[in-house]
Amino acid sequence: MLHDPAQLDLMFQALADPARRQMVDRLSRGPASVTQLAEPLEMSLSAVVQHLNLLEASGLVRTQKVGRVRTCQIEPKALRAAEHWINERRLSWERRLDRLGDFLAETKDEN
Amino acid sequence: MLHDPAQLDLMFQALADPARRQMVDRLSRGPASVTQLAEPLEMSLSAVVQHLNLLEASGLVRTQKVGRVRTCQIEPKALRAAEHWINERRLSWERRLDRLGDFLAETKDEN
DNA sequence: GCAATAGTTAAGTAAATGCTTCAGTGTTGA
DNA sequence: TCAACACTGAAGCATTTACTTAACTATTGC
Repeated sequence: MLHDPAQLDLMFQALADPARRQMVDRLSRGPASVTQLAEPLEMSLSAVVQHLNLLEASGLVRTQKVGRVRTCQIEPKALRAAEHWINERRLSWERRLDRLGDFLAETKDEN
Repeated sequence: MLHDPAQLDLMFQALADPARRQMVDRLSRGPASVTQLAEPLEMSLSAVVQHLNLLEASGLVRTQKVGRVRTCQIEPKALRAAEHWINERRLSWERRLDRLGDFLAETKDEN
């Protein structure tokens, strides 16, 4: 389910917004309530909740409500999926470059 | 310049669109012209050029024009920057979890 | 030279996004 | 019990985004 293209879509979409990345950054240092998440952001609490809902839908953040406070934490598996997508493409490219280098070295030897 | 927050912003923004990720995916297998990039995509060439310009502005793709064809290739450094941002946040979270685990194990020992 | 090719640019448009405000709901602590 | 607290949801609005079409420029091959 982590390599589901639709889920990957939601993840990259979620990471595209600076405010949401700031929220992820904050959460990478430990869990936080919605109000705590909102504190450094210059927008209404309502806006933060909307961002948070997107982050949760993308799978990047998990939340649970106890009493009246919603506690949020990062879901590292989801982060790893996004990381993995990028990593695979980069490696694919770099391997190609290596093979090209080898080829050029060989043809040079043959002269 | 790769950790410039504005550049990171452009990169994640660029990766947010499925068509652009498809283009990156294609390029990870080797260079391509604009027409080749457009071929599997169900949209006008014009739309592809607009996506490509965004990818180039983000630093993820580099292009050079020879005669009338623009050849595109991936810039692995930029991909690595995006990868790195995610990786740092994930590791930060996982280290925190580890410390928490250690703490719980210790306090258990003390009983 | 000239038609086909490869890409570029501008203008317009429909839908999506990122907010805001405001009016709620449920929870807690004194 | 009741005011403060921590959200939640809906409606509205300005901006941005992802296209389209159409008109254009610059190369190339015959």
